[in-house]
Amino acid sequence: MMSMNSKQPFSMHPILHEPKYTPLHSSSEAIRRACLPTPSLQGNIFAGFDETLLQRAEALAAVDIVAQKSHPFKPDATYHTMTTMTSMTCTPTSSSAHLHHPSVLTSHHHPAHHQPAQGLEGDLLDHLTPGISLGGMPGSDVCSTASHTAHAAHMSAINHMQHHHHPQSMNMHPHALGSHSSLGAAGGEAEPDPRELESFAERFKQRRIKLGVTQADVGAALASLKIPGVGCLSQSTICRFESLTLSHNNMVALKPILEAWLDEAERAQREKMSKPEIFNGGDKKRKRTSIAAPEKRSLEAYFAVQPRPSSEKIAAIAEKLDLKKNVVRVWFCNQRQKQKRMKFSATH
DNA sequence: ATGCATGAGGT
DNA sequence: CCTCATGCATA
Repeated sequence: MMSMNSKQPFSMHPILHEPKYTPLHSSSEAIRRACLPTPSLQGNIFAGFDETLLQRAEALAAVDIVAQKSHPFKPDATYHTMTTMTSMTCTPTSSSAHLHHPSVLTSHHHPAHHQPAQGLEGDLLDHLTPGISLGGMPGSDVCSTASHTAHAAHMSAINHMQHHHHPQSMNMHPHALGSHSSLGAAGGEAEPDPRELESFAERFKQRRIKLGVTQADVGAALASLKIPGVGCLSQSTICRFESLTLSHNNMVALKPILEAWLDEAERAQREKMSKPEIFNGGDKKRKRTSIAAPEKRSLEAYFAVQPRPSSEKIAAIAEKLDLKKNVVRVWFCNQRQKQKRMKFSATH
């Protein structure tokens, strides 16, 4: 008897994909940079012998590599380049509508900011966690890909919140528990409570599964809520929300939206929940560059030494590893983001 | 569940 | 060029 709900293509609506606009603004500046170890040392101290650093990092990586294989070959990772600018004819799914205004949150910044002086933790993810892939594929995923032509409908002005804050001096306390500082948030939004977010995320996931909806379904369904400024979100984002792998600000901003959806979905389920829809999208290929393990190791070694390499250094690293400079630059950006995400290990 | 990428907005 | 929020393509 177990019964499981599994995944039912329950899609609240066929596909409503409107151009997603997300007027929310975000902004958050670079405040955390203040904690960076060597703000501009790279130009100074290392200028003379940054080679040493590079070599050192390289040596580090090299040791590992050598230990395993003598010499990997040259992985040609980046083969993508979707230069396909297919004109926006009418290709369905050719999401030509790239207009999305990301940013939803940004009311304040989140804590997190400490950098491992050299604890080279990089990301060590966890990878591999198979096991439950339950809801895998809905027979008919509603998701995405809207296809509409590019009619430029500018709704504009939905909700533009602007705000600014000063660099430095922000940073909040991770434990606010019910206490939001008295900062008068004029708008009235402020609820930086990590603990609550955590529990909400968990409850959300459970109820979502109960409804038999996949993460992708949720993201697509959001558009139907017609909340000003909120379009659909991807499976990735829903997943990250559930696993708390988003910045604190991002979590706070998304919570109300997802909460609204959950509410609506449970209500709708009661009423009528039949509306399977099959849709199909067609083609679009954006290739994801794949950086091989050896190269990744080197990058991690460099990152441990200098998380924010200069353009020149990035170029040098790119050349040594046979990667495109942009790939290396983006890699560093992503590492920094990962390092900052909601990881309250230090504060908790 | 995650890696690499794009883009808006800010310096 | 960076940071942030997000997304597509994947493992």
